[in-house]
Amino acid sequence: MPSKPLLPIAMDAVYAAPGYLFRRMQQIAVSIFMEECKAFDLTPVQYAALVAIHTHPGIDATRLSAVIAFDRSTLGSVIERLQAKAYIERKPAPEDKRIKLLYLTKSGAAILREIIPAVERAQGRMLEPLKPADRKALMGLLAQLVDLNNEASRVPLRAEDALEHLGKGG
Amino acid sequence: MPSKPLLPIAMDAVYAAPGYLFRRMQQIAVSIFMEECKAFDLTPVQYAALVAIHTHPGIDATRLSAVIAFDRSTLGSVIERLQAKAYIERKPAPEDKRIKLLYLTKSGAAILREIIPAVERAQGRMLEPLKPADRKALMGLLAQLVDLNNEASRVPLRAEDALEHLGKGG
DNA sequence: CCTAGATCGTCAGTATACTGTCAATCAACA
DNA sequence: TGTTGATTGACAGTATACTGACGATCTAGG
Repeated sequence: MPSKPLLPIAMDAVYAAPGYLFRRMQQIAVSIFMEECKAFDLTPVQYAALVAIHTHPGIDATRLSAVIAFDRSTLGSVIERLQAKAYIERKPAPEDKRIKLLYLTKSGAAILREIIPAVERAQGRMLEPLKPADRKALMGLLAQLVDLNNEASRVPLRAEDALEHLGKGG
Repeated sequence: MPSKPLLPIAMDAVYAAPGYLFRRMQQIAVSIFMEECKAFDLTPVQYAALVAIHTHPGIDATRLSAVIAFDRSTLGSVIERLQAKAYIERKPAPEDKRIKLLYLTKSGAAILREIIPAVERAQGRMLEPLKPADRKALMGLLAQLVDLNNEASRVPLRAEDALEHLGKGG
């Protein structure tokens, strides 16, 4: 065994670091999602986008990016792929020529309906190794931490603010 | 307000889903890391690779990918970038012409030494919004979950197995 | 020795994820 | 009204992250 490390850091420090655990858990979560949903050929992000468009029909890309905490630049290609699969359609906004409104197509609504059980299986599997009480504790702490750290990563609008000018209350 | 959703799913279900929280937390963690370490121009993955090569000098790319739970395909470009920055060097293994051994250069060791305070600041900031007891609880649960879910994502070797044939015990 | 299977690094292809930039468009104000 | 500033979608560029495939190489068995 090495007698003394040259630097006061070793792999143990990496394995126990929050950043490492968050990255690893994300890898595992995506892997489980893809495995459960491989029959549908939808990624986690594409799924989240479909749900958001379903929940907020006529949303535009910028607001969608805020709702699912997703970078606007990346979202363009996600939308393109969903459109290529004919799960969504884009219509120009009559009162603002910059904006294109997003709507679920019939087949988009259909695949969303079909994929939900698989997604729920995946979400369940992610936490399965923990005892039920621990699952709850972990999700509670993580939700809290994400909420309190929300501004730390570049999301131009908070989800609630993003929806202010949308259909609710018009 | 919408009287009744067409599908039994809404954004609340996404926001509370483990997969969404894991992805969001990973985004935040990377963002904080990059902010604290921007003076060094090193990504979290590049940092992890440097630490692993420091801890296991002469490791090869396949074993490195297992040690930091990193896909072998992606690792190629990471190694290339670290080599371009002259932080590591690759030497052909004398007894196996397929393998290239990885070593830290002097400037690689130097930047590792210099970046550690920034990395520790970043790791601290990720958990800062939580109470100390909650930080510990979250890390404990997450470490447990990652360990128990380890096989779920494609990592060809477990870290311990990967190091079996390395320098330890020679 | 020689072939079958395994392993190594690499590559192509796809999909996030970020920064920064741009033209088109809109809103607000002098 | 005309100009400034902000917003929108799009793009280029970089960096993970995965699947699947490939030639080169090593190892084991006959």
